[in-house]
Amino acid sequence: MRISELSAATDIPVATIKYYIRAGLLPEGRATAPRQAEYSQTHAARLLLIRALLGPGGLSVARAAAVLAQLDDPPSSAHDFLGAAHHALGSAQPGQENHPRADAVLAELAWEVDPADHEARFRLERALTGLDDAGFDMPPELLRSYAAAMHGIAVREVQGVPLDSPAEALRYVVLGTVLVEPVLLALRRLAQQDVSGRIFAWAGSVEPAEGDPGSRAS
Amino acid sequence: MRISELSAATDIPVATIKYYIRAGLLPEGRATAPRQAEYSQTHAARLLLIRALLGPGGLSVARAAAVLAQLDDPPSSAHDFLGAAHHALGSAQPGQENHPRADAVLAELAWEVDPADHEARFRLERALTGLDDAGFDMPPELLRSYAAAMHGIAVREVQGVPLDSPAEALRYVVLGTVLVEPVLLALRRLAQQDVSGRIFAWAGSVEPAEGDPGSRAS
DNA sequence: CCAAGCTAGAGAGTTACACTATCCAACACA
DNA sequence: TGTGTTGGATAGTGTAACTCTCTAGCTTGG
Repeated sequence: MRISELSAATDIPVATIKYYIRAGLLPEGRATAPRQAEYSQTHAARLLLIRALLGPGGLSVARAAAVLAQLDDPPSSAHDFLGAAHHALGSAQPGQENHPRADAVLAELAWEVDPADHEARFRLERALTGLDDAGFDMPPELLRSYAAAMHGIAVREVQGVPLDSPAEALRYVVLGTVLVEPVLLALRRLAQQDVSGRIFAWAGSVEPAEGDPGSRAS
Repeated sequence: MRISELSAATDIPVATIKYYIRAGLLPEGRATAPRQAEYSQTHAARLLLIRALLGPGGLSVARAAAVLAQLDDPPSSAHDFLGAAHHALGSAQPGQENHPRADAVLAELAWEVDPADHEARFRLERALTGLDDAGFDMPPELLRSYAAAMHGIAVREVQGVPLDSPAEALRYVVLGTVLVEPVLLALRRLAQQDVSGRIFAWAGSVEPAEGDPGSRAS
């Protein structure tokens, strides 16, 4: 398969494929001559994976490269898939070691987390600080119910990790972390619509303000 | 309060504040003279809100402007906070009306969603397609448990919406949607670490404490 | 009253990112 | 043999989010 065929098969422009190769997202084709290379089906599959990471996954090209590098070279001992996965997904900027509110939350929940992985805790810290700055206060009980729901999810997810091979497990964890996130968020918004419709079953008076002739949910 | 003081109070550069004003995120100061304007505490609070939306919330400047415009001018009848909120948060690009897989999921769950709001369903569709393209197949039962968890969350959230005033309700819904998302995702990753540690006892052979502090979700 | 410094507003410049286009010599096939 | 494609490299494009610069007016210490 040549690059133009690869491009046709995946509907990704040749120039973009070359860019991904240069960026380290996609391995080079097997060179058959000084100006000729051969691509395989694995390249096509890899391209679809790349697009999933960059699009729905919301990763930058640089981060996707780090994640893919991890997948290509899983730790042989592989005792810490999550550590490897979260590290590849993290931003690893300095100054992320302080997260007092996140630590307080975790202490109250009695969750044991990797003390070396500041990334996830820093994300929580930043999110909580953002809520504060926005003047939105979240009742502790609501935060607890969020935590409970996420813990329930995590139990199912971790139990579902395939333990056959480290590579398979790592792939499952990374993709499950990155690509499931948008699923969860979309489901939450849709669930809100459902619940809102059921609770506020008022068929309120609709003003015909916008040019939106479609019928509304009741 | 002058612009330099506002800048000092919020730790945001003067040039950036001016940019936000031009972009419609922040109202102009009250002009006291042709080259002089007065800013208030509400401007400072607004700036923190803006930074929360742009940072943790992950919104673009243009989308944040739309969201803030909604908050400033809530629909008076306001029977559909979610519709208004999700519309302000949506991207409203063409070609988002097809989402067969999302529709199938919703039908199986028997969720009633706003048929006019394609945004959330399109997000779900894109996320599911991304999983597919990446070669990650999610068992239907796992998807159902995700849905169940999100539904449980949504019930608590909708019940917590303050109904005193439309403005208050809309603010709650918008900020709850945007700013809580990173909290949920961070909690999920941390929960995964906790569960993983308990099940696999990875970082050394510590006794895996049994029990499940927090898994009260359905 | 006056100079030094701050200020509003607007346009232009900068940086980062994700592509996208062009070029070149080396093939491949008709 | 020649037309067209290819790999590799370099340079250019478009967008987003700032950041700088300029102009002319205000404000305040002395």
